[in-house]
Amino acid sequence: MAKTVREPKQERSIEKKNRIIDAGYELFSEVGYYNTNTAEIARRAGVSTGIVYGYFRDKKDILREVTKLYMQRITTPIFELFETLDKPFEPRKLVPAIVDMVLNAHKDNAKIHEALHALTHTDKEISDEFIRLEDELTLRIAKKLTDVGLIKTDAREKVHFAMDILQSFAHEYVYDHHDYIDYSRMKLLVIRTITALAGLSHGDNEFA
Amino acid sequence: MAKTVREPKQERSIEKKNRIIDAGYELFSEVGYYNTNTAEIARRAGVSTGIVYGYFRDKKDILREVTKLYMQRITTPIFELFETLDKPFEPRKLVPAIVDMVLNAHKDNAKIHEALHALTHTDKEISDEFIRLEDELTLRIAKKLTDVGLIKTDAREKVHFAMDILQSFAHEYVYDHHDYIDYSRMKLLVIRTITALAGLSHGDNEFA
Amino acid sequence: MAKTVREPKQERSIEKKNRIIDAGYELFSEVGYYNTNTAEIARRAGVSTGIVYGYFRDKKDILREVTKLYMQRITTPIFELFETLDKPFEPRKLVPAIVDMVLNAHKDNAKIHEALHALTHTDKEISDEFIRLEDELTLRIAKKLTDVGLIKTDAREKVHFAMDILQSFAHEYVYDHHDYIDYSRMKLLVIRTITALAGLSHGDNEFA
Amino acid sequence: MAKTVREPKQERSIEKKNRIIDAGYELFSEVGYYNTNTAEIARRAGVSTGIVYGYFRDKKDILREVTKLYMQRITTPIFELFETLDKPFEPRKLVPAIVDMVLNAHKDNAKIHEALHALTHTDKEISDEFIRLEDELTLRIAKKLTDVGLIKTDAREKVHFAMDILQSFAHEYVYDHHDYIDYSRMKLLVIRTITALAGLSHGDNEFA
DNA sequence: CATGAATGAGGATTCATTCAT
DNA sequence: AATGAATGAATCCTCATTCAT
Repeated sequence: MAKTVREPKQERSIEKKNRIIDAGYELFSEVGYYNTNTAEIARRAGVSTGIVYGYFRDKKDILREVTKLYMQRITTPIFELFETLDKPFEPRKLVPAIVDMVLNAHKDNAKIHEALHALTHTDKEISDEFIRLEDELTLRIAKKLTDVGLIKTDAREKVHFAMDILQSFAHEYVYDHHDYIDYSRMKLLVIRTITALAGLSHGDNEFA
Repeated sequence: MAKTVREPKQERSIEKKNRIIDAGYELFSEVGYYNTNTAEIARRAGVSTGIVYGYFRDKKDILREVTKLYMQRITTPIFELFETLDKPFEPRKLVPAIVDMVLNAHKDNAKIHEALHALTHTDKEISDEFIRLEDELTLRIAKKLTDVGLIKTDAREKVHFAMDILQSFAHEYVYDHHDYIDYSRMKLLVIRTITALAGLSHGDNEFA
Repeated sequence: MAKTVREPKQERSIEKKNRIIDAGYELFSEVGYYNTNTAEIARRAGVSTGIVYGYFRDKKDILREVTKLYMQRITTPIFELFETLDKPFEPRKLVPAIVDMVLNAHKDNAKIHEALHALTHTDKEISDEFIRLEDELTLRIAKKLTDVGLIKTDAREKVHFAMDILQSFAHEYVYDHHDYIDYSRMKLLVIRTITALAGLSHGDNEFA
Repeated sequence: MAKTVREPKQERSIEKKNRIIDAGYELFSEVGYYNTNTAEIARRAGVSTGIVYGYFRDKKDILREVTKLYMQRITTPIFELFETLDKPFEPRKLVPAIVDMVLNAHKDNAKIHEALHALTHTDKEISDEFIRLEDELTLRIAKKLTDVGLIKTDAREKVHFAMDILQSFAHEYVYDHHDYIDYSRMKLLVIRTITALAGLSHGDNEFA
């Protein structure tokens, strides 16, 4: 009676489930969630419409999995980078490296990011998942940078703020909207700003 | 037999058209474009479903008008503020004022902003409109700040960057997601960062 | 937001709603509820599939209305008959008249009765509606027959039992299943049994 | 390439086929034929969905077997009872015994009876099977009661009629719908009526 | 024989858009 | 201009049945 969704164990099944997720990933990227229908996902995955519901509870469930996959693709390289931060290092080299990494990650995943972020507005579940991702990233990076002595105060606020900055710049950068903007110059502003952020201390703040 | 959309001249008609736009504005804010149907818009506007197509080519057309309205609501106060910038002024007072203004504007329009921004991804027209808005704001503000001597180099890049920063912070601030963040402290970081931005000069840049 | 179902006021609309109910009535009669699809109902009613959902919440809602219509068709003639029972009357003439009336009513509505009764098993709503009908019939008839002095004891049990008997005989009679049965003779048994029922009194009962 | 349905010879196979029938029996009882799907039947039977089609031509075929099983369960105790009717006996004791037996049988099988009877309306095959059952019961019982001298005229009509009465009373009794009915009293009416039926003779009939 | 993954036609429902009044 | 009933294509999802293993 209870609706059952296959939890694929066989390699072939896992691969098929992944094909469906990939098809969803692509289509949501290209035309968005609401403009994608399940038949099209099935077609692109090379399976029947029926089997989609063998692996997923409903269309929304595909979205959930696509979101997870995206999260993973975004977080993995960042975490990996920060795992290598043990030795003494120079902030002036680190920040540009990070900026480049995020720009690249964004280049590869910009479209799905947009598509998923769009749902954030109406879909609590996706919104929560995004928050979870930000939380995890912020806390982990803040801890690391505090541990290695790079940031002394307001670590979480700084990290989160830096991530926001990077995020919106990456968006600008990838879509390259405005032709009156010199993006290489803007990139330098970003790098300087983030680098400066680390050094800011409470006492500095004349606005407090 | 070209499809004709009435361009209302009568006052009563204009008011009716506006009521439809307002209803769309509200509903798109509340549940997003895709979860709003035209019948509901008509009902909320207090008109018949049929007449909606007397004033708008299609559902998308309502979205276009809602977007325009939103743009206007956002830009007007900002432009008005910058019209008053003739006299000498202190950056340390100006930036916090601007930040507060943007935060307030965002508070009032956050939902529709999200809803519209969501469509940016799949809808070229909305996306273009957003770009136009950013262009206009950036160029006008950059000119002003250059004219009054506040910014000397890279004015457009700085202004645009500052707007991005403000934008993403406002998003954070309004939705107030993460409980491990002290938003008043983060706000100070934003103010300092933007203030510092004005003073940055080419020569300063050791990363170039 | 709330799903709205038109409550038709216009004559034309009422007629259209009735056409849909009639189409449902016919189709449920012919092939049963589960073997009827909404498109077919719409087609037979001469309307579009969409408008069906303008008048009915869902397919089940059509069933509800069909049930109501059936109830009305069954009860009306019976109630009318019993309204005329004021004058002194002869049971030996009354019972055969009633039997014939029920047989005729059954002949006209046998199929839909079967179709609806079938749903009784899985559908609480229909089941309740049937019970309501039986209750109403039983109580009203029992009261009448007690008032006119025809039944002295256990009126409701007797009436209900007589209705059951008539019901199942009518079913047999209409479908005329078994060729080894002489139905005219069986009809006499039914008449005698029901007639006898009225006269049974408590004291008579040697099995008590 | 005629579709082949295995006629299981192996004990293990027969047992498996029976498990499927039992599962169908239960599920049809609980939620009806149309609300039961083959996957669920297979699951409850502890077999794969595929093998169901090794033993049954289609879903309908399971229904056929379930019907047969039901018929058997109903008829066996009745026939057994009537086999013992050789000695002289008292009708006043026999009828209550039969009534109780039928009530019990109905209690155990009411749900499946309802479920199957429901299909009678649209399904010729099931309908025919029901008729066959009634035929067999009626003729066999009528013969017996004539042989032992209990009924002299219209035996088949009387037996069939009595069965109908019992049937509908059992339905009432088991589902116990109406709270304004005293069912123990109604039961006495049933017993008296059926007992009286035996004695009715042609000549008695003043309505002829 | 057995498995359970896979198929795809079919069905209920929604909704942007049109049209008779 | 205005109404709101009507249209029907499109969409999500189910399930009897088949098939590769």
